[in-house]
Amino acid sequence: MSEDLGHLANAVRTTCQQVSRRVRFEANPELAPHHAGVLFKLLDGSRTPSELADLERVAAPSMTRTVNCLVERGLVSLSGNPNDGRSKLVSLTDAGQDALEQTVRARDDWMMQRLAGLSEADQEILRAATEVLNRVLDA
Amino acid sequence: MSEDLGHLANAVRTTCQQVSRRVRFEANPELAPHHAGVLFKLLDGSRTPSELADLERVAAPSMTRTVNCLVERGLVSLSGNPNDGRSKLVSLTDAGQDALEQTVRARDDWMMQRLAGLSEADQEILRAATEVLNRVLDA
DNA sequence: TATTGTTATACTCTATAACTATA
DNA sequence: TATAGTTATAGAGTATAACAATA
Repeated sequence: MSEDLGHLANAVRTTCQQVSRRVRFEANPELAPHHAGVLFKLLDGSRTPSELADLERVAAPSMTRTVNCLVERGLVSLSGNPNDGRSKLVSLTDAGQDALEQTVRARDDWMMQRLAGLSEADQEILRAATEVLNRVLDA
Repeated sequence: MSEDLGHLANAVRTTCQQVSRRVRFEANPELAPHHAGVLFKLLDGSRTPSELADLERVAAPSMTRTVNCLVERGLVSLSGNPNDGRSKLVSLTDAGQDALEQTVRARDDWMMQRLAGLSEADQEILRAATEVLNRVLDA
């Protein structure tokens, strides 16, 4: 029973890691994962570099570099905070939004190709499983 | 219908990536992922560096470095192939096996803690889903 | 000639420590 | 003083190209 749970934990974990790995290697997105991650965080509004560093769990200097790179590529824009001269705001540009959408689409396309041909029953199992896992992750 | 498949693909992908990410950040294993990956491939027998490079999808020189690092840490050992002087064999040492087990356990423990408390029905859904996904990944 | 593996070199992402500027 | 961000520097992991040894 508890051993069963151990096996299930191992199966879920390794399967999820396999899917992630394959998506990462085979989807060939336009954006590197950590770039896409930052842009994704900006979808629902601008953020300061510190906030982004915390959200992405990287050190502040790493985020400085990432943001500079994204600015050079025109995917985000920087603006100063009028109330606090120390602070900056990173915002998604239209080009950044396009690049993000393209990346998401590339990854989803890869996954969709794998899932095409599954029976309705198998699709329903996956639908239910994502619901369960998301509940588990939020807990 | 096809749009449904798109939504499902997105849900499966993002959920699996979330699980991977959380395991990676929160399980705090002894071994870095790419080191654990190599040791894992050696569990069912010795391999040549080329085989390992292919399996891990990295270039040969990268694997040379990784293997050297693991040798220095005493986690694998190297031996020559008597039949082919060009070739080498990488084998798991006892210390390597211990380190691997500890890493696997840390990751599985994290996952098991999330899964504990799920109903039998939810556990069955996850069991079925891993079976479906593994079938999909192998195709 | 083809193959196995290594060395040389460089790029990317990461981190810590020291610095600048604002507050 | 404390905080936001940058610069300087270094370490880890990856890659390609050129090389050595063996088949």
